[in-house]
Amino acid sequence: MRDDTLEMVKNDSFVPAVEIPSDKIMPLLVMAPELLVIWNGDSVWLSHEKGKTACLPLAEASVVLRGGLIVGHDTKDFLKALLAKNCRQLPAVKHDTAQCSFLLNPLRKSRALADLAGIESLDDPKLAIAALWEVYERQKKALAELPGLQRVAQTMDFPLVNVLAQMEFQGIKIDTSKLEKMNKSLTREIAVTQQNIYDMVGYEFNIASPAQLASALFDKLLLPIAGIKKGKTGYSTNQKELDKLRGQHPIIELIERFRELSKLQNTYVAALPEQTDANGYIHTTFNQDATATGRLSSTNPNLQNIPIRTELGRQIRDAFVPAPGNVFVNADYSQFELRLAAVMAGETVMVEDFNTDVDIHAKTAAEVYGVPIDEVTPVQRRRAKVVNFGVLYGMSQHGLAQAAHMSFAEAQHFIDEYYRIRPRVKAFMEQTIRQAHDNGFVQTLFGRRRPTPDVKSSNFAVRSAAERAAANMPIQGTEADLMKMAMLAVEKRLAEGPDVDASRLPSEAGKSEKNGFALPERQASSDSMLASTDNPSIPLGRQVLQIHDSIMVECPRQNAEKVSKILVETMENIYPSLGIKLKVDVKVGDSWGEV
DNA sequence: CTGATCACGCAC
DNA sequence: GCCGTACGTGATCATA
Repeated sequence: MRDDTLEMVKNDSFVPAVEIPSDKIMPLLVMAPELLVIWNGDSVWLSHEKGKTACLPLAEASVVLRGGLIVGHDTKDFLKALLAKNCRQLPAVKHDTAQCSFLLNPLRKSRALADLAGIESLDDPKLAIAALWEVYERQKKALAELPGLQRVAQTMDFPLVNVLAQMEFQGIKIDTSKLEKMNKSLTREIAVTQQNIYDMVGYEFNIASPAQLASALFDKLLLPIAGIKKGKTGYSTNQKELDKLRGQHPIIELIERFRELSKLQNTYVAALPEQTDANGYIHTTFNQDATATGRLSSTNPNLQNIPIRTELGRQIRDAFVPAPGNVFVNADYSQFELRLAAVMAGETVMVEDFNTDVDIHAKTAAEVYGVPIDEVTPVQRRRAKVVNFGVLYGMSQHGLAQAAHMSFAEAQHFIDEYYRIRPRVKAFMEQTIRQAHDNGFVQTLFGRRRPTPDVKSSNFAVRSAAERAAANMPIQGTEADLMKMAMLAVEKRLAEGPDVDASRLPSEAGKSEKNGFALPERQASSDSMLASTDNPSIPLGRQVLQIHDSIMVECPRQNAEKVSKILVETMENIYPSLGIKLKVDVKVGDSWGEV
């Protein structure tokens, strides 16, 4: 695959920028419409003009950049460094070369600045500034050729860096003593379960090893291997296969319990307390250049896959708590992706159903089974729900059959009926796949792109998987676009602070000073001058999490109602010309588990 | 020992 | 062959 044609340029002779004493050009730096930034973890190199650069300590750069515009590579790290230096008014990101590289070519392997510039090493900051100028100007030209992508970059991904930096810096507090209690009780129950398993098998082994477990089940206990899937290493012992063995032997339930408990303990309960800072806060990293669809991802730790489905899992969410005096406000879009599928496909009846708050899964079941909507049975509705999700993922009769526990024939019938009732959805999927073939990429409503080289594969499985991924991307990606727009709009509304609404709501007048949001460590800041002179009004609350269709804000308890209203209003009206109503549910609580 | 890969399971 | 997008864990095996 042509990997680097869009961005890669050979550079045999690169001229380093000339260093100019910062005091000599301070006025130029302060007045510059944009400043290129290289931050090496220690000092900051700024450039207002190609060929020139000045070196400043981080604290001084923080003052120069206050409220300005920056161009850099991986600017989020730099913004977080500024926040750590108590910078109250971050510069805005005008252009980020790492993020832009991702938007232009998400398949590219390395996005290091040196690679983008085609240079061996950028140890010298003066050389790095020169490289940054080079890459910046090249990317500007590339974006100018792609207006849709340019808009995505400039109105979504670049400004979002600022929001993400603040979210990561802010962090979320966890109640470590709660998790430690859970940890102890998990350790005890795991030990008991493990011993029971050993007793049944007759010897001790590593239950976590799929190979050893398969040997215990199929060699020692001689459980039937008929219908059990084989992997590369042997018989599979995953949940789906264990399901088939249920009732054959009491050990199956014990293994499932062992799996559930050890998963929760290893991945969350024991791991999270090890990742807190000195104040008990967890600071995840939100990656904006990791997914093929434009979604964010979360790492170190991943806060986007904290359990919720089982009671034990939900208890882990209860350990995420707001600072004293604060609450969490969580807002999530209802049926976000299905609504987008309906409107993007132009399936007008479905759109109308969503606009009038019809139970879409029940409606789907009613149509497919040909019964009145109020006579739909719970089983019918459940199956229709699986199909509604399956559509988004490009389901086959095979996939549907196993997901909804029905026969191939039933699944095929269901799919046929579904597409007979929703022909525009089918046409939309097919049209998207055709675009993937004809154009080599698919895109969101706003022009974010995903290259689709594998739809040309001669391997049926590879090609089919690529077509399903292509069909899904415009929907999942448009969801990601709208979420980013919502986060930016929410950030703006929260920043208006208590004073704006105080004028609208007389009852709030006089309390404004205390309504502001600040965590203990921020209040403890010794830099009182910055607090008063920088003086962006204190926000009503701070975004702390984004999980694909939801935004969670932490705010002082007295702001909860106002923040709830802001979230619902902003998210529901994020893109009025979309052509379908967006519904947002909001909840206030004293822990993540409560919301 | 470190890194890559697999199997598995968690989220939306 | 068989429904999309992620990330983290432990086991396992290759590599240095």
